[in-house]
Amino acid sequence: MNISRPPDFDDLRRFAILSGLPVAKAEQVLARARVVTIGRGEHLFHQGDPARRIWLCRNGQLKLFRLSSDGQEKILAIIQPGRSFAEATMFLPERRYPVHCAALKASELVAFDADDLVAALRADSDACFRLLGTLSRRMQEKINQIESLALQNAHLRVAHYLLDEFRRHDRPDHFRLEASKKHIAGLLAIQPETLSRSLAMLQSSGVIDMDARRITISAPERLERIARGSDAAH
Amino acid sequence: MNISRPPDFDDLRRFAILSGLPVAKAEQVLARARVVTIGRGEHLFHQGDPARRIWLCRNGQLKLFRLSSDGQEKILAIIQPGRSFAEATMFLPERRYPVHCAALKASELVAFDADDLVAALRADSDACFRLLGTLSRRMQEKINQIESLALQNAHLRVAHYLLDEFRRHDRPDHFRLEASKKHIAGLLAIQPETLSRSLAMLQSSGVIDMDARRITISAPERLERIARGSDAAH
DNA sequence: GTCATTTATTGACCCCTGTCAAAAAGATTC
DNA sequence: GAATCTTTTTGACAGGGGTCAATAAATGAC
Repeated sequence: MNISRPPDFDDLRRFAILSGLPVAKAEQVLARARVVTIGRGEHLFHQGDPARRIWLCRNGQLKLFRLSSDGQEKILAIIQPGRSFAEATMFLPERRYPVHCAALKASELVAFDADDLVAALRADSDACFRLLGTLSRRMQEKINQIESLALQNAHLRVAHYLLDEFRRHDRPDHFRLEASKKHIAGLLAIQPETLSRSLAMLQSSGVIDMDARRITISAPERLERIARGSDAAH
Repeated sequence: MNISRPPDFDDLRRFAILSGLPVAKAEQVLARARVVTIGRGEHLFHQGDPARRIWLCRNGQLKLFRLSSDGQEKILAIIQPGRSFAEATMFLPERRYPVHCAALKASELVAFDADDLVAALRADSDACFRLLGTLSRRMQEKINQIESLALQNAHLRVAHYLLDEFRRHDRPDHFRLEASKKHIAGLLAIQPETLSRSLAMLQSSGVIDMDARRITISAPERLERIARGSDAAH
């Protein structure tokens, strides 16, 4: 991990976490922010660490995850460039990261000081509302994740995941998986073996086509039916 | 469901959602709020309904839940008196309830108008911060729920639940389950039969004692070891 | 209090998915 | 580009926990 100069101002104004702040405030926050680079596989922080910094991923890719006592890993989110994370820790009495964070690819991040951001938000209720919106959206995503873990079996979770990605990419006929299948499995809370079998079934029944990480959705309607549970397909 | 008079002011100031608002603002919000009563088993709202109101449970008990296509129910939270819910819907572009809500007992609620609350928050960054704190805490709870669904088996989830309740009640040797075992099962995402078997095992191994909904924690240290995974006990 | 409905318990059975193993295919590193 | 490490796939197997069924107990309604 390498910590260097304050980040460039122009480059950053457009990010949700700063946009809308008066320029003077934003400059103040940025003056004390730092650019942090981290190599593939390195940990940015561990669960339970004091959370003095709020993060913005500028490029690269990271995972937020928890570990079970026997070393199993559940990925809560895969962080892509442009996404900020750990904002919620600012508002808790005991500021600690609730998850581990490690780099899936070499990454560049901006580290904001938590107290600086709190001070900037104090004076700016627009910024507060934007953050409330961001956290509310993430809350919904967590509710969706809980539903899928509690009410859907492995094949349904896989079908839902593919469908969500398909829609997120604006429904082109093909897209690339955002991470290795091992990590996708960690995100869906299944074993890599189970994901492999599930994808193989979808392929052999003609719903998808697959070439390494490149997924082609051959029959979107069938995938939708499968995700709804109204098509067995296995 | 019965909707009546605006609620009493003095009675409500102490609730987090209003406390801290200037008196004039709070009175304004309350003037347009309503007291709603609902019978056991009735639905307050369904998943997907437009979310025009934010709720405070004054007494009674409710469940927030989702349903699978085959009718299975996953309970996301059991709402006790004093708790507000659905705040996050205020900040989303499409204001809809993300879950179903039904009464476990006959209940009395206060219904705040979402726009009124937003207007009150606009002018009050202290109130914004308190709400950010509330949502952040709930986010952590959701992360914990995801972890337990993804990384813990049924017996571990039961042990963790008992331990959490034990601590929440301030570690007396006994407490009452907050709802029927069927609903606790729905909260833990297991079947009632599995919960029954799990509790029977804990009882027969002397860790707990059980009389209907009354649970006695006979061996707290053993329960902690079981929850940590360092004691098989089955 | 009585009756009807819901909840809780226990047993039998079986399927989904995790585990272990081994080979093949890809990525990284130097 | 060779060597090494990681990821992916496929097979065999087992067990955790779901489902179905029947009974008992408890709760709610009148």
